[in-house]
Amino acid sequence: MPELPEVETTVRGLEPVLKGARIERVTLRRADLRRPFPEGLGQRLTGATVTGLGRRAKYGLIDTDRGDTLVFHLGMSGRWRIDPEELGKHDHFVIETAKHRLALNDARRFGSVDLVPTGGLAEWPAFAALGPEPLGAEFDAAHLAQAFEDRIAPVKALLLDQRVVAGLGNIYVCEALYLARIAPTRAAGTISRKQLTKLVDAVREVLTAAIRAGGSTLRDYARPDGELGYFAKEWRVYGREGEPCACGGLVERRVDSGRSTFWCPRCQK
DNA sequence: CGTGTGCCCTGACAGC
DNA sequence: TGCTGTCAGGGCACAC
Repeated sequence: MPELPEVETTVRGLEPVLKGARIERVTLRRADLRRPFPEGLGQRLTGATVTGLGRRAKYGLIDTDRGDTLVFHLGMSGRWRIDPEELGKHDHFVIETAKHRLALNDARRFGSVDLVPTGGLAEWPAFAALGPEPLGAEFDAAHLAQAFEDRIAPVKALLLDQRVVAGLGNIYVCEALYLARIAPTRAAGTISRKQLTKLVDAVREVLTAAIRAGGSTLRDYARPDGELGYFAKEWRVYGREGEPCACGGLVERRVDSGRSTFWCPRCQK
C-alpha cells in the first residue's frame, strides 16, 4: 500500500535491520519487475555495507559504502518482508546480511529496483523532474499557485502529478482535498490563494497522521507475515461511498480512467 | 505543452 | 481445489 507514508514506514522499518550491516548475499529470483533488474546488481551489492536509508517521493533509498544507492519503488503491491520463514513466489529480490534476510515481495510487479550513483541521484531521470517533498519547506501555497496557474485540469490530477508535488497518491489526495474542502474536479487554476494555503496544510496533516499511524504497523512489518493496514480506519472519504459526511452530505465515488475518487459534494467546492 | 486514456500484472472479492 | 467480472495504493506511453 505504498504512497509516501507507506514508503516512509517501510524505510523506518528497514533502517534498524540494514543500517551498518554488510550485504553478504543477493539473490534475484526472476529477471525483472516492471523493468529488468540492473546489470550485475547482485555483484555490485554483494560485500557492500549499508551506510544509511532514506526516501524521495515514493522511492526508498538504501545507500552503500560503494557510492551507490539502491533505489526501490513498491509499485502497487510491493513490500519488504523481514526474516520470512520461507520465501514465496512473489519474493523476487532477496538481500541477506549476517543477521537478517530481507525479501522484496511484489505480486503485481509494478515496482522497480535500480542502482544509482549516490552523488547523481538528483539528476537521475526518475528524480530529475520530481516536485518538492510535501512535508518539506519548499511545498507551500506559493509553489502550488505557480504550478496551478492557468491550469484547467482537475486539482486532483495535478496533485497526483509527481512533478507538482512528489509522493501523493490516490488515497491521500482524496483525503487532503476533503480536509481542505476542495472538490477534486475543481479546475486547479481557479483555486484561491487562501484555499491553497488550506490545501497545503491539509496535505501535511494527512501525511503526518498517516506516518504516525504507519508507525504502529512497523512491528507488523518486522514480522515475516507482516500485513499492513491500520491506516484505513482513519480515512474520512476514501472507500466510504454512500457513508455520511459530518456536514450531513453523503460521500460519493466517481471513476475516471479506471481510478476512483471519493469526496463529499456537499462540503467540497 | 496540457490533458485524458489505457495498459503493465496478480490476487481478492462479490455475485452467480 | 467452480466461474466470471470488477477492482486495487503507480507510472508511463501514447493520442489528440
